[in-house]
Amino acid sequence: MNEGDTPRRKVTSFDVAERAGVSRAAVSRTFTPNASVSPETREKVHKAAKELGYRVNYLARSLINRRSDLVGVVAAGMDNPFRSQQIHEIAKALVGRNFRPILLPADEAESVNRMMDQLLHYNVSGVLVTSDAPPTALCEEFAAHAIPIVLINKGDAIAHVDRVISDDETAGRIAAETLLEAGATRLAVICGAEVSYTARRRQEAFLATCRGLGASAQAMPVAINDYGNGFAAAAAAADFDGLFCVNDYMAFGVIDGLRAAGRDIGKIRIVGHDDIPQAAWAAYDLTTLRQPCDIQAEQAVELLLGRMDAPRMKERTELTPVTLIRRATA
Amino acid sequence: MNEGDTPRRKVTSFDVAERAGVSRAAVSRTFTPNASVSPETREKVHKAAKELGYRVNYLARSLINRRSDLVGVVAAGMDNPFRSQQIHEIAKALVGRNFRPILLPADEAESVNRMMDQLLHYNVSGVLVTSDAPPTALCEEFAAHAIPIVLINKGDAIAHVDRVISDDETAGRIAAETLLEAGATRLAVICGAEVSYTARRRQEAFLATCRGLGASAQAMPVAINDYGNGFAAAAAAADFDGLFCVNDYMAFGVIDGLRAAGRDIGKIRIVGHDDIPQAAWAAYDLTTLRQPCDIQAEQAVELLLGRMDAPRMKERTELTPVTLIRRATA
DNA sequence: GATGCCATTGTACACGTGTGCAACGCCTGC
DNA sequence: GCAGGCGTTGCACACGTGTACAATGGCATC
Repeated sequence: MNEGDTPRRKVTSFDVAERAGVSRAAVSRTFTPNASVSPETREKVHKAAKELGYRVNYLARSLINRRSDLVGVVAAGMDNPFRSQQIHEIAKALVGRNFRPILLPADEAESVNRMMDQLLHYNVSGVLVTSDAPPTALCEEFAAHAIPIVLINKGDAIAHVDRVISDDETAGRIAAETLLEAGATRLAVICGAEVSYTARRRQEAFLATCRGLGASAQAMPVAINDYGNGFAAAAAAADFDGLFCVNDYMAFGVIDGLRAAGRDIGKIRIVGHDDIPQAAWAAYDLTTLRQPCDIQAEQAVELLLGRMDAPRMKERTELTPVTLIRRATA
Repeated sequence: MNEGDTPRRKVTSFDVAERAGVSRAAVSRTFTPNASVSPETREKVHKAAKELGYRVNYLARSLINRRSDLVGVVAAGMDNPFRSQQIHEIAKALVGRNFRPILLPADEAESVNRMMDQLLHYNVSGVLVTSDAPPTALCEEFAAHAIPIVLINKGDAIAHVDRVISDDETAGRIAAETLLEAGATRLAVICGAEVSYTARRRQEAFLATCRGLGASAQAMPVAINDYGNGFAAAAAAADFDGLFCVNDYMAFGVIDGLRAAGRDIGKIRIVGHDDIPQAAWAAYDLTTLRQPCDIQAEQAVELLLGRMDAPRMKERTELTPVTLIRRATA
């Protein structure tokens, strides 16, 4: 049909060099920052490159540079709006620094393993993990290759693996104080038993604060922190007038569950965590602790960059600050 | 400190070959499907590889193979739960077929351009687009390089660019029929004016069906299809008793807006679109049209695979089927 | 005019892999 | 015993790029 019919060879730096009447090295240098090229040749090269539609092959470049600018993002629980927002922010932060995120969904521990293994084949410049933490042996392998790993909201301390964690101590404390100030007297915290380290820390800080203030508080364990478990837990929450839900997603379930049970929401104080967009919606209007995942993403990328320069440095932990967002429920 | 102290050279196929006492070609063949290697050497190679922690370097491989198994995913609107769920399913579908998704957020048209350009540097095996469609010139460049592009829920017909589109005709028709069957007499459809092709098609099918059945129906334009605009639109919806919201996300806003205005939700029929998880929540319990984004992701990847084999084939359009999910609101 | 410095350029090697080609050895069938 | 076939193997080249090194030329300084 048209000219593209014969799948023409990819245009390489050789083609550009020939057309511009310079050596191939000059072409390479033109597209390499801080390389020594005269303005004239640079001009000629750019002209020829544009005419031919030349693009530097980053894969070939990475072969010699030993850095691909690809960053693995191993993610779980993207059905939760907070988690997917987190992925979004991480991707934006990475792209902003000229990295390319490879998104690998890994909901089970076994697939985390497989995905991380895949990444070793791609010479990634680093890995961000929001799923379960990879096994220590695998982390050591990454460390041996000087590939930084940063865990987000995971507890496991692993050698040479940085972490960024939400300030759960403060979150738990503020949640307790807020409920008490609002007049609650019989408090409870609803939290998944078998789940995230960070949610459990919030629960503990909450309970500790209550103990410290001599207030009545109790833990209501559920399986995992989602809408359905929140809804179900609401039925058993009849004895309490102040509830801390360790994430908003579950808080919505609790609120709907309370309504379904005919309880007056006005009489019961609720504090959530994360401040996902839906928390501001009229149906819930939830008082909650904002976990700024844009800032968190920046912190994670920053840690990544730091470790690229010093792979054997002792592992660091960065805290993401939380803020109370006051709305109707407390 | 320990042995990893000196950042030891990456282990290559040379190292494995030496240790296994075979040629490097034998190593390569061992890790290449359908290559001719005797069971004995394969055994030796695997043993040596395991001992050394060898991994094939996919970037180097892609250089010679001319295919990287990387697939660009250009995405917009990840704040909308449906869109992010879509990304999740796409990522899963790609990983399932042994591709690696590069996630590039591109909310403005200009950044779509930039991201697509980036992808050309990475020799991607294909591109999936859920953001704005890339400009035709850029698409042609991809076609010239025989890189498949698949647009998801975008209208623009571009040469050699496949599309998968939700069955909006059916969706609009069923929405109208459902509202009428439920007893509504004064219908309206709420839809963003400057937005997605696919949402507008739903609106048109809805209005056409109403016209065909001699029912009263009207369009209520808003700016974009999100919660806030839905909430605001509810105030002006006093004259209607049957509403079709072109996506669930906005339907929630409409429902909350109606409640805030003191209207009795029981008296007004509402149908949404997408069936995001929140639609099943007790607070909304929304009757809606399910757009199965797992199936849609599969279709998209299938189109991608098809075009890899036949890059110059005429562009195809695949329709994603929709299903009515009956809940409380209609 | 000779000397030294500096910016620029080209040559040549390296990065880690897949595979065509020819050579080799083993087995089968006559 | 020998021809022919087939499964394996190794050599060598290719993929597209960055950069060390030496060479070149221009300019300022003595």
